[in-house]
Amino acid sequence: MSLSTDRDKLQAADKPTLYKQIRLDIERRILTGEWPPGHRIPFEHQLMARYGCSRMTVSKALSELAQADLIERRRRAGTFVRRPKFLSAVLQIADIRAEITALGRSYGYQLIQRSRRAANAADCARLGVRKTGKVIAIACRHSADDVPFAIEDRLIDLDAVPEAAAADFAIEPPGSWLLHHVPWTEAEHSISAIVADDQAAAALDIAIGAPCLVIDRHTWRSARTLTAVRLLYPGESHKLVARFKGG
Amino acid sequence: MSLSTDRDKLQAADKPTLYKQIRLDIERRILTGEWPPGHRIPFEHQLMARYGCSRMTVSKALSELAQADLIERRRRAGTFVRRPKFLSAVLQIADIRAEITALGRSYGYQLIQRSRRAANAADCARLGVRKTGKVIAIACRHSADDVPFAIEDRLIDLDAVPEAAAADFAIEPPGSWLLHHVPWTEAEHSISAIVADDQAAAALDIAIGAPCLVIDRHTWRSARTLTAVRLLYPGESHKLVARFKGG
DNA sequence: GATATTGATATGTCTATACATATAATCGTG
DNA sequence: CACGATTATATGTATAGACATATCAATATC
Repeated sequence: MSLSTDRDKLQAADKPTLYKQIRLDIERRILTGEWPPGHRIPFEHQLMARYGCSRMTVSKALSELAQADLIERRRRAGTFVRRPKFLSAVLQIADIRAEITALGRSYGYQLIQRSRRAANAADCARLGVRKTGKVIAIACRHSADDVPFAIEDRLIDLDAVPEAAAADFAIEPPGSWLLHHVPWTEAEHSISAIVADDQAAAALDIAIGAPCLVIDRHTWRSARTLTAVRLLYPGESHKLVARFKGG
Repeated sequence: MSLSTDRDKLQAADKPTLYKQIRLDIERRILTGEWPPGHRIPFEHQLMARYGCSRMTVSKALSELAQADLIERRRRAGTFVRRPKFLSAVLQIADIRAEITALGRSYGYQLIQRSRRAANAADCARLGVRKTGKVIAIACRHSADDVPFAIEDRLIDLDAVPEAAAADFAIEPPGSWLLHHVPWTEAEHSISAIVADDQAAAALDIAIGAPCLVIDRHTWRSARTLTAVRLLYPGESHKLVARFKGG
């Protein structure tokens, strides 16, 4: 007779593929705490026996888990459950237009100001570059169902994004345009809170002194600054939601 | 004679392994924009010829890129560069103690209140459960170099986390304790801004009406609510930083 | 023309095998 | 005992071949 392995049970369940089941099985054990951080996962040859498959198959499952940072693999030593480093979450800051239309509200956009100029000292500091040529400065407002949703204050480095010179930001918001036309490699967000000054209050149609959520976003392409933007949201009506899903 | 392939050049460069080079090579082309979103990547058999290797090897490279969401693979159709869906970023919200000590400042913790009670309607609403038994409510303050850093208001569902009943939160902050003792599968953060009321102002030693950054975090283990916490930071002194790295 | 049928094709999974490589553990030697 | 050399071992990479499966496209049928 042949040895009974977990493979039979899994296959019988008619779930996807073998390596995926192995992956899910191990994932479950980690997530439920059955295999706590630091626990050594059975060796590949043990998993081969357990699931009745070849080494390549268990290796594929483990490699994916390693890529997802759930486990750590060390030659000769074995494979271990990783200690969850931080409470990290994926913050999806969508393009504002997409965000508003996703809520089923009508999107409105208004260009307040657009200017092209040689970068001054303040611009360079904001872009985090020593010296640059020309920049485009844009101020605009996004609204949802004709209610002000956010105001945007953006600087684009024309040396890094020359195509932006020809772009017309009267109709398409600069964020959407950049997202669809310019490849980027890194972005950093700083999130903070301020109270609205008279100018922000007027633009967002809220009271002076009302709380606002601020997102400062800096975008690079391989160490080259592309754009810096500050988004100001009415603080009590807007929420950023970040959700972490294990696995 | 044998055909000359890119493999020779790559191998000559004495870089890591073949599949990694293929992955990096494709990654570079995507990140630089040489292969823009929507572009169809050469078929596996073409890549086999180009790099002079087997199909499994190029498949491994492509699979990793697919797992990293840089490309999308469709049967029969081929493999395509993904359109960057959203500007998403990994928000690392570290344990507050770790966050403060990482800044080289001394961490201080003060338990303000700890009570155990049967859940009332407000508690249930906050935990997002229909009905529950007992809960622990905690109010505490974190400080850096003896300056108030954040105040925390937390609810723990004792039905889901019975171990918490025995925990002493007088010395160890509840966030650290939970992170190290309770496995979780999902967390959601809502980030917003408010102005400090008299109570918050007193606890944080800031002016009434000063802006505050609010993080509401809800943590689950497979659909079971574990804890809900509200963290209040002085808005102008604290920033949340989220960094996205392509690839 | 609209709708099944069929075939071609690219990716998806899996195997059995081979050799490479990093390193924990052991053994030897001074 | 200290320390370097050796060995065993688990993972890492790569191969050739096989069959599975989803889907696009062309073809046949009503």
